[in-house]
Amino acid sequence: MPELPEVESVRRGLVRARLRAPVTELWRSRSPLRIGATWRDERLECLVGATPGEVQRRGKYVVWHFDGDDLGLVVHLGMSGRFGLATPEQPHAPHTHFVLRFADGREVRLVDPRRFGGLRAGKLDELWRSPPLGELGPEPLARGFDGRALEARAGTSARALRDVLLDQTVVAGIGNIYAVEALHLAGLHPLLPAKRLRASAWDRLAHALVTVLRQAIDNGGTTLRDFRDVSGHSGRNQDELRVYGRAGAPCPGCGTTLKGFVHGGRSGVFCPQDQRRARGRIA
DNA sequence: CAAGAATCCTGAATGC
DNA sequence: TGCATTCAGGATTCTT
Repeated sequence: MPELPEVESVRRGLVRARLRAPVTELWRSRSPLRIGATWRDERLECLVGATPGEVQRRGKYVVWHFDGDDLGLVVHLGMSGRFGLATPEQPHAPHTHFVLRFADGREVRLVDPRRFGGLRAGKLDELWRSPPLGELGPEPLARGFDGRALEARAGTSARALRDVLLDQTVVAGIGNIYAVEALHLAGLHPLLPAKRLRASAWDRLAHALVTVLRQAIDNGGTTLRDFRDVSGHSGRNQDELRVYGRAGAPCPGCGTTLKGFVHGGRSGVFCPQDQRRARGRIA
């Protein structure tokens, strides 16, 4: 499930591909990738004839520039989306939903079995202003991101910390894996109401997020099942996860048995010793 | 307004 | 072995 580090790996793969030839053809499958108002007016056809340029990332979204800063393609990989390079004579892999063919004879293909991904294209400035990009919270790896940035957006919320971290308007790019990992690193209970945290705990949490995200990017992302980069390679960060998916195993910090939980229909893990509820208020 | 639940989807994993 | 059931997960929409 691509979160910020996995999307960053994909972005870097697209940059490495150095695609500079104009789009000659665009192909879409019959089945739409995402239902909902945000993705309905996709206007993908505007990319035909456009020249690809810079590839950026915002949260979990790839933001691909076309014709300089004029047009853009915004891609969310959902749960199972993969970008890959191919040539026209290669048959489409199953669940291929979107293909851009370029004048140099290469193709970029998007495969997404579960179809939770989404595509949108149009004027780049409009894309940045409107949902989903326009409503995203701060970029955790950008300069200036800190505990105060988190507290400003969630400091009065009664919601559980883990849920707050998954809210893309609070901070962009965090999914369940890195939320769970960061909360453990920060020593904070995942179900502690956000408004109970004091400033020093928000600082710890922000710092922990940056740490787990940076490490995951260095490791090429986390592949639990589906994730592959543009070259088809798996990530290596799954071997470095300290608590995610390890309920019942000993805590890597203190040896206490890690405890699993389900909240809001989403599973998680924490250490009952290192992540006591009181720690958000004390330390 | 806020928060939780339902929804979309398919392959992998589990149960019998 | 094979079939049926369960689950996972992000963002959006619906309900309370």
